[in-house]
Amino acid sequence: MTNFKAYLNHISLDCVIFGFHENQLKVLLLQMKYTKKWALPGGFVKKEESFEEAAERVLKERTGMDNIFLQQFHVFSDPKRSEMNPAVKDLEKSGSGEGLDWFSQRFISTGFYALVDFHKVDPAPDFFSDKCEWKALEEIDNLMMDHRQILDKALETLRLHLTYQPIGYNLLPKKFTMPELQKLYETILGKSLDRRNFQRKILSYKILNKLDERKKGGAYKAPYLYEFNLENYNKALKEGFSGSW
Amino acid sequence: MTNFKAYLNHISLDCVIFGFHENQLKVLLLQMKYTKKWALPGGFVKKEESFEEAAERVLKERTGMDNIFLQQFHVFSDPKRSEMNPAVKDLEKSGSGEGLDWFSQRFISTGFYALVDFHKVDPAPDFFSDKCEWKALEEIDNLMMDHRQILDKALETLRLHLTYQPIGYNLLPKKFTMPELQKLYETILGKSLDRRNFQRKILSYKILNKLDERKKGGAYKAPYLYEFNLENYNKALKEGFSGSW
DNA sequence: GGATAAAATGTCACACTGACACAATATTAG
DNA sequence: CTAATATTGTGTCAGTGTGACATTTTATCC
Repeated sequence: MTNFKAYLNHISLDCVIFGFHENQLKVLLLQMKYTKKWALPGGFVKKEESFEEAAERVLKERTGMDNIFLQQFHVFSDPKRSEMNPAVKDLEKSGSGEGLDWFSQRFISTGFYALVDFHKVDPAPDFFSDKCEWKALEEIDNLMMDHRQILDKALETLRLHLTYQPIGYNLLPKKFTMPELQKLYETILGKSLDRRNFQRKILSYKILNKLDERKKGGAYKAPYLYEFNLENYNKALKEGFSGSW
Repeated sequence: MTNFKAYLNHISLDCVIFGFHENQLKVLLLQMKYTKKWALPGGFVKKEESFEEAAERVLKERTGMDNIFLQQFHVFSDPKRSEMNPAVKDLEKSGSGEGLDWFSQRFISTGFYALVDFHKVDPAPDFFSDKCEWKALEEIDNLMMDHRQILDKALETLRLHLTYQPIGYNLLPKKFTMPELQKLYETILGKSLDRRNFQRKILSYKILNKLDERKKGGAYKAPYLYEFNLENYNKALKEGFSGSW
């Protein structure tokens, strides 16, 4: 309690930004300039910000978007996490930081996941990276530090939330088809679902409005379009789906 | 990124320690020396510790116990949280810290909840407090800073976990009765459940072993004793209860 | 030792679930 | 242009889980 330095930490956050495109769940990643490793968009928290505000700022910078659905899910605080991977050295090489003293401090990161409409995102690299791209889950490899672990935890949390919350409004365009919504659920859950049972169940939640339009131009029979019933959707977000007790 | 001080934060954690006693859910609280406000047991994170290790240390100090069931649930990072309540001044009065400079920094706290066997705890106050006591949920009042908010979030999380995880092994003695287990669920959920349906459901999870003993000495008909089937209990902890998809 | 209060067990109707069949329809291929 | 095709819309049925409630059993109470 007596020494300042003992409590000096680098407080950062990392965002797992999920988007849905071409029937695939994708994550927005940055490629680092020197090592070419991939990283989750993140940044340091300023002293006058809450973590949530900082996450909004990071998201705005990387995607150009405001008002994104954001959810804090875990703090990664292993004192060795910055050593776990030579990637910290990249930062050093890249000219940021103040030399060894800066890097000898520990790095603490809070994980957020974000759900966004793929088409509305305008990906922008940051100072340390030369690419900012969407990657489908299976394509993701060669992540820096413990970012694989952070990503996995985000997915795990998202799956869990799926069981008691509606999801989709932030990931899909305004109008969408039942097969699209199902595919979204399937990719998040990592398993396939029965088409007819899925429809019955999701409709029973009353969070969808069936439209009179059909989605033409696709292959074979044209599916109906749906939109979310925001009133019920938001109610469900707050109250959650039943829960088994 | 250029200024050290800009990234100086006080990294702490607060523990919501739940125990179950006399059919009530209780929380272990400290009473502060000067303001007499109540506080969750907490502490600063040392530089060489993960948050989990720091939480274990805090729990050991306050309860005398090791190997406690611990779960990180939220980070409280509002820059104003230390100002929100004059309680920070208490710390100042109490002689800790290095004066204004120290208190002008922000306080970030990660919330953990812990589940413990009430009878195994030996409550010990810390340097800033003169009491360390169990309080039933309804008795809790006059908490310092944002500790009420932290407590509420812990409860909310615990309730959620109840729907997809077994709970009880850490809160109840080795042998317990069905009415005791039900009362635990009822207090966590804050509502009463049908006795017969509860039993049917909890048994269907296969996490209990029915013993041949009965709990004598109570009032009227003696209930059977149960113990947890650790093998199935741990399996359920990992895999979770079904989930609706 | 009978009254009492709680525990153990059982029943029944209904909702939900998983597995699967068949009809309808827009596109595609010849 | 027409038939084949892949996909969507709708429906059924049996098995399981759920909520509501009645009856029997049993250790204490008086």
